Amino acid sequence: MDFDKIEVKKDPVIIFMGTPEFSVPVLEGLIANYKIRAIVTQPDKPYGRNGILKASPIKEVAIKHNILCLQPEKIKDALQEINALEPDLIITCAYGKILPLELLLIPKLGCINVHASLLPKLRGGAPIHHAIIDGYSKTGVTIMYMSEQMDAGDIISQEIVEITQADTASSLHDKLKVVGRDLLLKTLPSILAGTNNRLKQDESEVTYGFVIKREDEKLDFSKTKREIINQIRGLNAWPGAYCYFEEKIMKVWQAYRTDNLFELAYPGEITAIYNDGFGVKVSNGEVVFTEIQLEGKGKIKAVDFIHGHPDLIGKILR
RNA sequence: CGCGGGAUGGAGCAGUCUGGUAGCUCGUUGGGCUCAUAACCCGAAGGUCGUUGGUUCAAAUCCAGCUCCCGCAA
Repeated sequence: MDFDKIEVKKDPVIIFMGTPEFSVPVLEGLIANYKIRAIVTQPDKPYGRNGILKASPIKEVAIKHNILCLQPEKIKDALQEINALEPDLIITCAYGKILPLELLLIPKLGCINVHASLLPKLRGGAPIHHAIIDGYSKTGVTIMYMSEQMDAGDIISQEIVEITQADTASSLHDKLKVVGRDLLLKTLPSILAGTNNRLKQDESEVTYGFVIKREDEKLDFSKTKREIINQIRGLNAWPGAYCYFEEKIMKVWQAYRTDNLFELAYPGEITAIYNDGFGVKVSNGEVVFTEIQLEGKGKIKAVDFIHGHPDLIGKILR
């Protein structure tokens, strides 16, 4: 009798790598259905105004379920440790760092990733924000093999999610993290059995959604109504689109567009007061800000802001 | 001790520098006008000015400590 053949029934050794809130449902879905041998997440980082160290959401889950949690500063620091666990499969979801080839080669079944876009569209670290900012009408989740190049590996499965006019980055994020969890759980059996699909990405269709930079958050009133609204939606609820009101940062959380033209107004000029906010001139018309936040203050309805600020009309936002 | 802003009736703000009766826009409420109204007119209620202590004849205002909220940075 060849006892080596009996290990077909053995549980696969799975390691999960992730960091932010997005990857939490994915990990919890895995834990509910599989044995997770170890979790790798980013080191605790200073958080808030006092620089107190805070654990990543994924680390919280690891602690809660009493699962081995590694937090290497650099992946290479944990390479030996991971290797020693002899993983069959490594699953990543928004881990936050590019994995070196040495790591990708460790698991027998490879490294797979849960990415929040329909690859090859929106490769990069902020696919959800960019799906809205760049005006996509649909996005989704992709389960894929990892390669050395960021988000460029072969596609295993995808699920489409429509983007509605009411969606913000926040609401889309919440939809996608659930879809990501379900798609992974649906796809995983075929991966473990080695019967999964494997499709090369069409390089001619590639777009990118890189991590949001400060300059991406600044509103430019020479842009169109559509672009401005998408930027505001795409940056809500974090980190928020902003402009300047009398030398102070004004974040804009909610806005809509009108059909008014105000052809003589300057871009950024406050055009009118409405029941639910105030109008602002942009390149091809007017948008109405309905929820804003001033530096040092909390989020408020634009109508409340109006009550405390007479003579708004004609002032210029920059 | 990372940098900075803030706390004033239910909401949003002014007043603080230069100490001397608690103010504005709204909301609430009573009445009026109107065919009618979220519009307009007249009236009313509602605040120990975040908290503790100090200076002063007198503190929202000046000084010190504390609490909470927020922007930036990481």
